[in-house]
Amino acid sequence: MSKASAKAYQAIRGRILGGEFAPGSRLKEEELAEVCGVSRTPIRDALRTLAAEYYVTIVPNHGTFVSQWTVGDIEDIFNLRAMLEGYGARRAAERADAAQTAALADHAGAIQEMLDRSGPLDAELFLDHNRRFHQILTEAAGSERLSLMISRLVEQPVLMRTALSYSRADLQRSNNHHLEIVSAVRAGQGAWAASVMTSHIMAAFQVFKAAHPQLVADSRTVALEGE
Amino acid sequence: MSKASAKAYQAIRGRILGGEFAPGSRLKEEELAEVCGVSRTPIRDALRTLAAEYYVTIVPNHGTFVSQWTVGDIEDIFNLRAMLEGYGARRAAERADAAQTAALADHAGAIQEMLDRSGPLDAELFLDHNRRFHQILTEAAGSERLSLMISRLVEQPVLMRTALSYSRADLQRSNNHHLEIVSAVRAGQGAWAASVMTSHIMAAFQVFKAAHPQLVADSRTVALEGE
DNA sequence: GTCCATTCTAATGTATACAATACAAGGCCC
DNA sequence: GGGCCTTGTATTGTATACATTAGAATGGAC
Repeated sequence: MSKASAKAYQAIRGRILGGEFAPGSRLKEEELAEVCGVSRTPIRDALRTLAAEYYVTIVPNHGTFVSQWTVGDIEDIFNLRAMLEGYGARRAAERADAAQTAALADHAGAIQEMLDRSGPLDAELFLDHNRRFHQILTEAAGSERLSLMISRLVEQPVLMRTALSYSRADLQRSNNHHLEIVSAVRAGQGAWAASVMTSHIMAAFQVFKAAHPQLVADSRTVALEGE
Repeated sequence: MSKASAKAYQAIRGRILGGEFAPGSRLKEEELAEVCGVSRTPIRDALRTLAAEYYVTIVPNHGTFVSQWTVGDIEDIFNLRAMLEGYGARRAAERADAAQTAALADHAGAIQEMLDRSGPLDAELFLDHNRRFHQILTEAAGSERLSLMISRLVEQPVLMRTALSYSRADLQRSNNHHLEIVSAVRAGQGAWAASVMTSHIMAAFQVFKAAHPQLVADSRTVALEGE
């Protein structure tokens, strides 16, 4: 995306994530243009992109609204992720090249080193390694469509910073999954990789539920997770 | 989508489906504007939508290109559909209301009547019932995200008119699946519904492969299916 | 007083003019 | 002669002005 469009995209997305733009609220193009310091054209561009990523819903001739999220939606997202990333892991195990396999091992290894050291760990660094591990795996799957579908799901606000609520034991289990996926990829065992990845996402959902007990208790619309 | 945008979308999509715009070819906004009889603004709108549906790929500051399809992509699409529609069928079985269940039965029943009658059957009518059956099932799944993801996949050119190459026996098996899904939904058995749906898509892939033997034989880029 | 039609307004949709970018071709320097 | 820089052109990106639409408010008629 180009300068102004990217700027608008970042600004709007950030405000949705930060809760400044509440779920269900209407986004007026002219106001957004003023806030972002660009004209309506790149604003409309950004809104189309955000709609593709399920952040907003565009009703033709009527307006753009911040998507509303129910508890069911959150479970839905985790289920979809489990399926798609599981499928991606299977494909990756079947076709990853040596460089990709090595990169996966590097990131999992780096996370393990962080866990082995005592003291507090750098959350941002952890998130970065984690993100890149999943990204490389998705790339190795060799499906442009799958990559797009997954990225559109993973970018969802409710999932973004889930890892921050992990306990040390949760993190270790999470990285055990990463390490096991590396083994499965090395062995070229697609079914194994898929199975571990599904466990990986399911476990993440469990941690998420534990960290947000009120979200799974009822079915009302919930606000998006902030920064 | 609004008038001019919709017009542009239909025109461009039609030309991609018809093979007039070949895979990999570059689409210039100004040319499209002239062809569609609208200005560049709705053209850009339509291209963003088509990109969300994987028809085209937009490279920022460089251009828009018709997506290229390899044989692997086609298998990929069927696999993704099998997963997503299977998941949708499971959810639908768990939460479809009486009206939705009845509508499903109606469409499956209508197709069965067509099959029971001798003589040639109305392909368009068949496709319509089939499309609506899947649409209602997806709606009954109650996941906006899932609906969007599936529709973005199903609209893909290579899949659109697959049913036209079905033999009468293939069609009967296909509708047996529909009828069995209705039973599973009536029984509220999600796993059953998911399983049948997966079979349904896999069988469709088999028919597709039989109808296009050269496509599965090698891995070169193939042209999109025309009308 | 209520319902409908009409007008008004505010927002989105569209067109056009202008800016910035990227690629290509040509010339210049080494 | 080859490589690199510069300039030119074609195309996308952005801004603004105008058209169109949908909703709300107001007025009138019954």
